[in-house]
Amino acid sequence: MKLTTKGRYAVMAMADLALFKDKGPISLTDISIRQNISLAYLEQIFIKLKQENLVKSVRGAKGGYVLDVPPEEIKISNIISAVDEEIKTLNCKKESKKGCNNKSSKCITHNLWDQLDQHINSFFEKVKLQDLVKKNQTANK
Amino acid sequence: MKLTTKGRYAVMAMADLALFKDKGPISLTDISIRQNISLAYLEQIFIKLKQENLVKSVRGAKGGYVLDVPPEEIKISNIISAVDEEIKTLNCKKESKKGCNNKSSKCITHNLWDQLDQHINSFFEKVKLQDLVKKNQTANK
DNA sequence: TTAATTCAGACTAAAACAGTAGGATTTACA
DNA sequence: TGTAAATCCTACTGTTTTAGTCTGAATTAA
Repeated sequence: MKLTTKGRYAVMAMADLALFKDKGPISLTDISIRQNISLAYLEQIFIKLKQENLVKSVRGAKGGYVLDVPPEEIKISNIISAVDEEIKTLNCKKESKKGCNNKSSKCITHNLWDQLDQHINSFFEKVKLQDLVKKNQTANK
Repeated sequence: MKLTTKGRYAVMAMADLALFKDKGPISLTDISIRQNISLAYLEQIFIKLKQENLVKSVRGAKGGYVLDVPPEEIKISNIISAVDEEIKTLNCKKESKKGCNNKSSKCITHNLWDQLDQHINSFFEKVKLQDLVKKNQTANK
């Protein structure tokens, strides 16, 4: 799982959408101001979120974005993998091409890294978008 | 926790040292060949491992490196943090400087990232160098 | 018609990553 | 005492990734 600000921005933006989901389409300008993320960068991010069918767009004035899936059904891992393409921490490609097998001691860390990756993934699999916003919901509704 | 090949190389090299710890100082040339890591790069890595007192060096011909701590007492997290300086996934610095508090919805992902970081850290805290090598020990002793 | 908005793609500065390169120093051993 | 094997030390460097910017087109509510 690659963890960059892009992924974090995506989660922030999605949380923002979830928080204001009853107010119709939310413009990226609004999110940009509230979350302090550059508008142009958000645009890039939302193209990908849309491709993964996490959000729907409404074009033109008064347009914006709306969640296409209820927040309790969106896993954080869905959001991050939507914008950050790669889902692997560090792969053992070089070694595996050369025949990374457990017969030699060459790749004794292989399993470790694999396990970590599963750990991180399962962490983000468990957390739903809804989990993030429910704490803030009372304050903003 | 930053996860780069440097950290992985460090773990691999330390595992190699642990595996051959009864054979006196192990030269980086040997490790370089066995683990297929550039010698010059290993040198850099070992400078740091030495600074953290994870290994001892023996200079001169027939010299090399030896573990300075028994492998059952070395956490993987010790190794990685020794070579990869930074121990945080992604920090919320910008926001925290501007006053990232939970009063606003600005930083709702802050906690999430913090939790993840703890998750990763605790993962590498639990695993000891000894855990990695014991599987290979019979084969190489 | 105009302003607000998404859509699209190219471009870019800066940092991180993954090393190289070159030499100095130390020491076992012949 | 000379030499080869090793660590030590510090710069340098090519490539990729990151985190955007920039420009403009298309769409649509008012």
